[in-house]
Amino acid sequence: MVDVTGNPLDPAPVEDSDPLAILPGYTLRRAANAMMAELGTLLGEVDLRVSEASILLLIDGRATMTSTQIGAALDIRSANMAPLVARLDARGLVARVPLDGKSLAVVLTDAGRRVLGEVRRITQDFERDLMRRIPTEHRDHFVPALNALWR
Amino acid sequence: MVDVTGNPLDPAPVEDSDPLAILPGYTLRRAANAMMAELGTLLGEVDLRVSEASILLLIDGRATMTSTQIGAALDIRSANMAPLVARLDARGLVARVPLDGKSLAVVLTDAGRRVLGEVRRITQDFERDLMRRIPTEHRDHFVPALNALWR
DNA sequence: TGTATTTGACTATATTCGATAGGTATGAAG
DNA sequence: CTTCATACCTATCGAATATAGTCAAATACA
Repeated sequence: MVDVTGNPLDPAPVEDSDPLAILPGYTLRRAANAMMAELGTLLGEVDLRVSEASILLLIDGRATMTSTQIGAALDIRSANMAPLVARLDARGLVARVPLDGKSLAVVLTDAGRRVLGEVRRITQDFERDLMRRIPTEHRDHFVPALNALWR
Repeated sequence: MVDVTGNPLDPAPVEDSDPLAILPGYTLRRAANAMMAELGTLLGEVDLRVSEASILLLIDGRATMTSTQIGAALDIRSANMAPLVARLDARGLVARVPLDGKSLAVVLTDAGRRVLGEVRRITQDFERDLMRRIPTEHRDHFVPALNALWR
């Protein structure tokens, strides 16, 4: 198969056993699946799923973020936010405090802040290891390229 | 928040509304979700899921690939391969031909080859558009960086 | 002001993907 | 021939994501 990307920086031989490995979309999917599986395992240490940990990281230091706003930031539908926040609430990691008769702010509890410390440690180690696996000449291009695909 | 990646090539301002956007793992997840949702929509035209289209692309021109081998190449468990191949078989896109009393080769049928033509058109357009969305200075680094994370 | 519409949180439910556990029959190896 | 590994499959679970729709509160506006 021809290298349709015409990439001059990737002289690595393409194994005939996987002709899909030169496709950007395919490599994106495989890399993301591999990394998220790894992060999921690491976050098992604090019994949190990736989306739950994302919520904790996002609301830290914010007193008035509603589940709708969190969902808008993380691209999670409000219907799917409900059970996520409910679980965090049930574990005492967040509290839902009324902003008015309708809106609820999702805020960290003291226990939530303690767990968030663990989450920060786990994710920072993970992110650092992830970047280290990328060859130095490609490293600085990684986040900008990805951001162009959704930001 | 500080740019912990220390990336000299990304002067883009980080929106305070999403402090996670500087995290490589997070951007990887968001980009992959966005792209796969898009590809999924495009493949709806031929009523195929991404994993099913991957199988068709992989087995083209191969006469003796078993579902186990396909699964090994695409990182799909054999338990999950079974219903995927069964659906492709039921639609007449692939046939399962015995290699011996135990192994079955999954091969394209004529109908499968026709649909594969559509799949190639869809995926090639998709991959091209994906790469075009990445700024030129980052483009050549994209696939090599991703491949370092799982290959 | 009173009515209509929109919004925020939620329930119920369906689909897709990925995983484990297990079952059955064939092929290989001693 | 017996034992073990292999290939395919079913059943089932967990997580993420999707839609449809409920209900009450907030808002818009005639």
